[in-house]
Formats: sequence, C-alpha cells, structure tokens
Amino acid sequence: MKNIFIKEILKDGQIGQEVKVRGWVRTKRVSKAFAFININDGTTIHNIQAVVDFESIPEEQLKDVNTGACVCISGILVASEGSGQAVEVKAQAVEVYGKADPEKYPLQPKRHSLEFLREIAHLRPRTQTFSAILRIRHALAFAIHKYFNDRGFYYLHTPIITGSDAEGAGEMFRVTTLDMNHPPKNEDGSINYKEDFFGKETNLTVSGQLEGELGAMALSKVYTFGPTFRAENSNTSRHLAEFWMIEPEVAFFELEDNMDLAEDFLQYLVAYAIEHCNDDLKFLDQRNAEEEKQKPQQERSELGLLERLNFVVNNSFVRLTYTDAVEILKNAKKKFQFPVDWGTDLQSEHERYLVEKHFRKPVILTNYPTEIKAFYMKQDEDGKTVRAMDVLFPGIGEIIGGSQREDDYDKLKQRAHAVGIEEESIWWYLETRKFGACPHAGFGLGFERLVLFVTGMSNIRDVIPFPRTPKSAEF
RNA sequence: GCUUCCUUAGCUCAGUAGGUUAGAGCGGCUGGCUGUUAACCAGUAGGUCCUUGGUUCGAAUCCAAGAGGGAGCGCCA
Repeated sequence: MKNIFIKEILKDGQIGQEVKVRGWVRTKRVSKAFAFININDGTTIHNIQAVVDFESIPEEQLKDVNTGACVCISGILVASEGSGQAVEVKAQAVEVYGKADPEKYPLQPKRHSLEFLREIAHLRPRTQTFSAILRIRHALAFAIHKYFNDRGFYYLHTPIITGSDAEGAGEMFRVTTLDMNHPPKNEDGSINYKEDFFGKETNLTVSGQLEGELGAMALSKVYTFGPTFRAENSNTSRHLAEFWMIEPEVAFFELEDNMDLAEDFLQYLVAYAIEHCNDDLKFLDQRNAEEEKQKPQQERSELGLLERLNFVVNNSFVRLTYTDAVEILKNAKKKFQFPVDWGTDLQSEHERYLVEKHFRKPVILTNYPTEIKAFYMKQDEDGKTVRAMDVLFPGIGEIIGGSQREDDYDKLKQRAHAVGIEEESIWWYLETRKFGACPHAGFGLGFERLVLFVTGMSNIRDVIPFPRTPKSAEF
C-alpha cells in the first residue's frame, strides 16, 4: 500500500478501500464496545475518524493512543454511521509510532491561549489554528511567485549579508567572525574591521531594495522575496526582528503604475487565498467570530474575516495625497492624542482613523513631505514632497511602503548627502543613475503583515512558525 | 526605548480589610455507558501559589529586585 495522506483519503478515497491512516491523535472517545479516534496529519484542517471495535481489537491496545500520540491505523474506508463525517476508517490494526504521555503533553483537546501556544512553538503547528495559518502562509508565498512569474517578473536573489549601512531602514544586526572578547584594535582603540571576515563591517540586510533596483536596471521587472532583519527594539504585535519581505522593482514605472501594481497584487493574493484555502479560512472565520463575541460591542469589527477579505478584493483602494489626508484629519471631529500638522509623519491613530473610520476601505497615501521619507524617493516638482506611497490596511496599518525612485544623479546624491549617507558606501547605487538611468518604481510588502490580514490573527508572532522578537529567539 | 497589566494544578481561571487543611471546570487515572463528535455520568489523584530578598506572630495576598508573557506608544514592513 503506497503512502497516502489524510487530505487524499478524504478527497479521493473509495468506500471499501484499504487505507493506512498515519497522524497525530486529536481526541479519543471510548464507550463500552467502541472507541472513536480523531486523527490529523496536517495535510488538511479536517480530521479522519477511526472506529475501533473491541470485538476485533482489544481495548488494551489503545492504552497509548492518547491525545498527541502518533499512530498508524490500518483498516477499511467505510461510510460513517455517525453524522459528523461522511467517511471513517474501520480499524483492523492499531500501531503506535510515538507515545505522548497524557500527564505531560501540553496540548489538550480544548482551547489554549495564543500566548501559551507561543511558549510551545515547537508543538503549536499541531493545533488546528496554527496548521491552518501555516497552510495559508504557504499558499500566499506560492501565490506571490505565481503572480510575478505569470507577469514576466524575474525572481532576484539579493544578498542577506550586506556591507552597506546606508539603507536607512533601521538598526542592523552585525555579522562578524571576530573574537568578541579580544577584537583586533586600531591605534585609536576602535575595532579594526579590516581583519574581519569580509574585511569591512557587515550586517544582515534590512531591505533588498537597493540591489533590487540594480536588477530592474537590467531585467526591467524583478522582485525579491527573502528574509529581512531589523534590530529595532520594537515591542508590538506588528513587528518582528526577522521577517520576510517581497520587493518588486520595475523599470519605466512611475508612481501611478506602482500603485496599480500594489493594488492588483494585494487583491490577487487575497483572492488566491479565498479560492485555495477555503477550508482553513472557514475555520479561522469561525474562530474569529467567537473571539469577536468576547469583545465589548464597540470594539467588534463590523465584518467577519471572510467578509473583510472579499471586501478588499471587490473594492478599489482610495488614493489620496498626504496633503489631502492632513486636511481630512484636521477637520475630523475626533480628538487625537497627537496633533496633525503638515510636515510631520502620521501617527498610527491617524492612519487608523482614515482607514477604519473615514474611508472604511484600504487607502493609498502618496506624495509625503521630503523630510520624513527615505533619500532615494523621487522628488516632486514643487520641491516639497516625494513620490512615495504607503498602502494602509484596516487593523494592520502600513502593509506596503514604496515609491518612484529618484533617477536624477545630482538630486539623489544631494539627498543622500543631506541625510548623512557617505557617497563611497553607495557608489554602486549612484552609478545606475550615471549609466542609463530611467524612471522606475517599486515597493516592499511585509509578508507577515499580509498573512496577518488574511488569517485575521492579531499578533504577528502567530503567523510565522518561529518568531524572533527582542529578548526572544527560542526554538 | 517609554507606559501599563499579568504570572495560583498539565490547561483556563477563582481565591487579598494578611490567618492555620489552597478551590472550580477541563485534562489524567479508575469504573460505568451500544455510534461518539472538545462525548457523557460517578469516583479519585494532582500545587516550590514565577524566583530571590524583606515587612509581620503569621504572606498566594503587602514591599523591593529579578525572570517570563501580554497590551499600548515610538520606529517601521
């Protein structure tokens, strides 16, 4: 008998077929003559039920078949006499691959808090919620590659280790092979990085964008999809020290094209999940609805998870400039903790107001003041703003940040200088503006923030298998 | 980095005007139940009350420090 997994049995299994069900026991219910064992192998949200008749298999053999144990049950696939499932396995033999001491196994057939599950991240993929999230995470990652591939983008592998400390996207993790206790010193007492592995200071990447631009200046349409590291001491439900980011970069694209791409891309991904992760999303939708019931009336969201997803697919995003957004916020009746003023960056509360209260749909804000955005963004004619765009989602905040890039050599050099970036450290980046420069644009999508939105979870630590956050790198 | 909350049985939680033997539900174990769906019914075992130090005749309860976790803010994706 060939290897067969539960998803395949439930989808293609024939009544009367001999099957071997392997997986982890979710629950066992015992009565006088029968035992019912629910087994899951993670290939699907659904369990398969095995029925053990004590006339053919003595109850003694089920002693070690407890919640969490890994078992192999051979038998015949039959139509279920019970009402909860169409088919079930009439057991002929029960083998226990791996026991799970029921006194010690932490996962019970009951609801656990997400905080508790985070502390047992090595076991939480065995829960319904996390296996559903991980399957959706996979589907979204696959859909990202499919979207770009179908549209002629090339997947560009940008470096994980970078010698550039000029990207300005945040604090970085140092990469070194120097002996931390006895580092080589210069005459002035500073550390001599010339003796380090790469002969210079190196860090983990905070963005693949600059290298992505180099790719776009040759292949026209590229994207990156890789791990990204930020050593920021950020303690929020929306930040990770290690996360995955998708960064398309396209030659000949201007800001409008960039917005069109971002909107189409997000709608495609959400639609893909709705189509391909239906069972898992239905489960999370129900879970979400139960969570909402616990909240006070005014904090509940008006739409359920699946309704929210469909809403994003079926409604175009609002596009407006930073300047117009500031006007709306200034005229808003709501009292904000932080005042709104042209020239300062918008606070979370302002973004939330625009997305969740004022427009009630995803918003793309554009043309931010030059001073609050990165040096590489293309300057507008008025000299005050740049062609930046942030895509804001309900409950998530900024899911995408992007811009048309400055392609004028002198302007770019001047902005880099103004924010204190040394020309020598990005000479290669500047050279693309010297040799065959062209208009181009791109953006960065935080993968986990996308997964957060699609799964309806509220903490980013619950949508990555093994989260890395300040003071936490277990597992 | 700042503000704030939490830590009691394997899990979810109750328990403070400081008082002697620390409680419930689920889970475990034992028994019952003819097909169950987080099964049900009865009985039973199970605790360094996060750690260390202090106040007190007496601390799960009060104080201090530490550890772990959550939420919010800042930074951003």
